[in-house]
Amino acid sequence: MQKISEEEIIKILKENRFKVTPQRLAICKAVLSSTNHPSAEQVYENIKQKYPTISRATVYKTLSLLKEIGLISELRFNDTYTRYDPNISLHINIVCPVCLSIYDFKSEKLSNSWKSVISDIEGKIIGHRIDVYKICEKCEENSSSR
Amino acid sequence: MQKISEEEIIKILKENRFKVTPQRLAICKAVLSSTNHPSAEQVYENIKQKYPTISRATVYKTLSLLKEIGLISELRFNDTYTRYDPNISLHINIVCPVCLSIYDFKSEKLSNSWKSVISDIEGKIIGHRIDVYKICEKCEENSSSR
DNA sequence: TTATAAATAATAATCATTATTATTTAATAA
DNA sequence: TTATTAAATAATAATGATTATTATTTATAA
Repeated sequence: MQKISEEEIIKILKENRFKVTPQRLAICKAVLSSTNHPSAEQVYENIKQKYPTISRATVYKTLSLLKEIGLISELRFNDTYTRYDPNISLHINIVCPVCLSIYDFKSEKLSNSWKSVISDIEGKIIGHRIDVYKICEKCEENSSSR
Repeated sequence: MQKISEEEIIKILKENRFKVTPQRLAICKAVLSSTNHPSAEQVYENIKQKYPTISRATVYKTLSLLKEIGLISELRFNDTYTRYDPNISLHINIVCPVCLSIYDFKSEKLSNSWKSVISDIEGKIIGHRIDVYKICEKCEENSSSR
């Protein structure tokens, strides 16, 4: 999880002809430095601390913008809001269907075989998503102790 | 894509203490024999031909029931409705982000390496999902011819 | 500094999905 | 076969995350 600097964010925004506003920069920093796959609502609550008048629409639009640029990916699950993942390298999302927590799992084995796997698919691949569903340890404990 | 028979569906429903109604059976047959990852709306339109008074709620509940039993999986994508996939074996969903078509891709290479990949993950895995995003041939043609 | 296109905030609108409820029906047992 | 009953259905309303709209503000480049 290579942390992206404010200067880099500004550079990327300008390269893509987007204006650098304080709100936008704050949203970008928040989501790009996150590791918990936040929802738009969570980003909104976060930003509101510093910018109390921030609008949800601004958060949604900025997240959408980051997706267009390719800096984050949107993950939509069943029975949940959309979650945003700044890790665009090949990885597995380990998802707990009980508490809806997600963490990234970097698999050497997967990385090694993936190129070969997708070489069998014709055409230009523009993205991918790999999820594994597993009840997390905390939720496992909670369910066994009742 | 092993086609499931009506008798088998009835057996499974009864085993799970669900009543076998004509509407329910029709919905099960429709989605379990589908290969195009239909949405609830598409299933609804399909069933309506034979059962004009079918309610969307019935379709949603039946699909949810099939998911609980484990006969289908729900796939939610960005900017789309939930799609339903009766193929619960390990496969890759090849998704076109333009026309939203999906087809299943069975990868021997993936099947061979997957067991080893997930062996590195602790705990009991209850599901998985593997997507590859790629503009389909038809959409590729359409965009190049303008 | 000015012009202007874009961004923001506030608000309303959308629409897939879920909840509610009166009515009907499949399944079970008398 | 009929009666019983819990579950399923159909119709409808409600929900809620996300998107659209618009007046106002602001970053940026000339």
